[in-house]
Amino acid sequence: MSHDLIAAVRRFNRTVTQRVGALDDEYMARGRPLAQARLLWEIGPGGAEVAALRGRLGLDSGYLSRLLRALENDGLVTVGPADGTGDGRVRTAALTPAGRTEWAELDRRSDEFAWSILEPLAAPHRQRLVAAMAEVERLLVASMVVIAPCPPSDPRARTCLRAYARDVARRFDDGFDPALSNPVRDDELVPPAGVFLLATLNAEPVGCGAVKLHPDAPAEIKRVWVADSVRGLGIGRRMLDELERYAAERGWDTVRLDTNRTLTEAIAMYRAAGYREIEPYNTERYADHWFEKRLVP
Amino acid sequence: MSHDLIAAVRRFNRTVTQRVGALDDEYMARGRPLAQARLLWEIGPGGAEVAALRGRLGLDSGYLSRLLRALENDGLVTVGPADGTGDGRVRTAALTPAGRTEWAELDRRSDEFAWSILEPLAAPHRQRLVAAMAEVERLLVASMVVIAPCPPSDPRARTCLRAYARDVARRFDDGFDPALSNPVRDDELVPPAGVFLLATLNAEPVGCGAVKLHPDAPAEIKRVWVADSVRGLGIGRRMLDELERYAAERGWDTVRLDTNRTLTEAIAMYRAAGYREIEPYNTERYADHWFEKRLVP
DNA sequence: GCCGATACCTGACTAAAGTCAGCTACATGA
DNA sequence: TCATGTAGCTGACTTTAGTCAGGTATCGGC
Repeated sequence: MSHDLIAAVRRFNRTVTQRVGALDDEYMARGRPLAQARLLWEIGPGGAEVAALRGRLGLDSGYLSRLLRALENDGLVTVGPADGTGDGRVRTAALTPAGRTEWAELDRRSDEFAWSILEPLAAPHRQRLVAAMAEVERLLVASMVVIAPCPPSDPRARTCLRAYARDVARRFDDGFDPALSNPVRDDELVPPAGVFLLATLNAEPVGCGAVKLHPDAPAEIKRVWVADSVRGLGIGRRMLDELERYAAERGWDTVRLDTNRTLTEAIAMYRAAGYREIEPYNTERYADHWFEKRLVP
Repeated sequence: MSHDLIAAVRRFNRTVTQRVGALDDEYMARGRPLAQARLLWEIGPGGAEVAALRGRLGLDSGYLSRLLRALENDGLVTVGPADGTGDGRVRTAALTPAGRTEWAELDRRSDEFAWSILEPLAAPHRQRLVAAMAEVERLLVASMVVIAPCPPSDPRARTCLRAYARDVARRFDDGFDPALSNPVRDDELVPPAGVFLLATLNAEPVGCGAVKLHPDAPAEIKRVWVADSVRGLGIGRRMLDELERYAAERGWDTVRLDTNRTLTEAIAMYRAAGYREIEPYNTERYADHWFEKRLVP
């Protein structure tokens, strides 16, 4: 079936990922252990908290500590108490002047390596390469988005819901006042009453959606939102599919939702996903269209 | 100037190359040291000569030997004398039945990983991703082609010249008999009389071109050929540029060449490169068009 | 002011990766 | 046939990467 697609991805992984990746590492390292070079790079001219570095590089706490000591001994980095947080345990790493010089050198070499890829190509081929790279990057990002249940009280869920409110307030003709809209309580989006799904990219929240499982009534989809940074990549559609699946698996055979006339892409997506417009089933202040879909079990 | 191009390449290197590369390695390794897994994979069901493996993987001779011993101890590989070559020193590695099973498992996991990238995407996005990956791959391949002088007696040069003769014999309306064509002796393509340039991709020959530096006459470009596998990527144009540069640096201010009417892409390339058609300057049996270009020093 | 959690650190360890010198057996050309 | 070179192998070694089990200081809640 899609075996030629798979073959293409594998060829890409081998020739591009392996070869370019290895070369990039070589350029980065310049005599120093690669882990140290990466850490130095990640600290950056602005410095960084140790916990953040651990997260970004995915390193063991002890290992990171040792790497920081090594860079300190080389006079490239100083580790001291964090100034921003009131937490005395948190420490930040910052570059010394020598470290900043080294960082700039890494930056320069990274530019040089990128240029060594572009340089042999004629201008039109360069443009095509960069465009294709951007496309691959965007679509790989899309494929790395993970959708999973999350309590609506979670700070990442809160972030999404705030972003949702901000976005619709900007889009709706008459703004958006949550007090005038039909309320949705947290406990309605927690199993078994419903579920809140969070879309994350490298643990950063980039989208959400929820479904209320009304007893003796169709399930109701709410709060579908996707961050600008990953829009146009099918994340909304995946979210919708997951919400429908959740409802279907628990025995509901119909989902419905309401939406505002200004959300034209969303409306197009609902139609494309098999929703058909129905009569109003609620008195939502901001709703202009109501949709329904029969779920196949 | 092209700093946004460079930035795009760097972003690609970071997000795609690093992340996908690391994941691919993880999938490949499955408990075994990565170097062993890669070696096992590279040997393949058909087996491979030890020297070839060393070249492909870029490993130290001693290190490779040790890796082979480890795989042999695990019962996955047997190393024995080569059968093809008459050289008793050369040895080949081959997979045992257990090794073949393991290889198939690696193959399966590689498919699985590729699919894990495609799976979250909707069909149209999958198509776009694969197309963009293919484009990146092709253009990166183009950028990895190296053009350098090479004696025309080198076996790689011979390979190219044979391929050139084969290609034109297929294209020309009345075939191609080297005996009827104006001869080009090897010593005419060796400095200071001229030069032969070879284009290689990972040490494999993929193109060639030559220039004769006639005393008291324009330099003459001959034998420009590019392998099918890398056609359409600007390699021919780069070859032409290099040949012109070679002549210009040695004091020639004009280059010329002859070509056959069936080689339409080549003719288009010459025109695009600033060549203009001139009267015949020789009696080459297979030439229909003659071109000339003034070189700017 | 105490208790359990948290952020970071240290010491002790292992496995993997890679380097280098020297060895043996075979090849090649004078 | 003899010198020189080459393919692959072995032993001895270093560096890098990474893990794990404690430690110490601090925090936040009671």
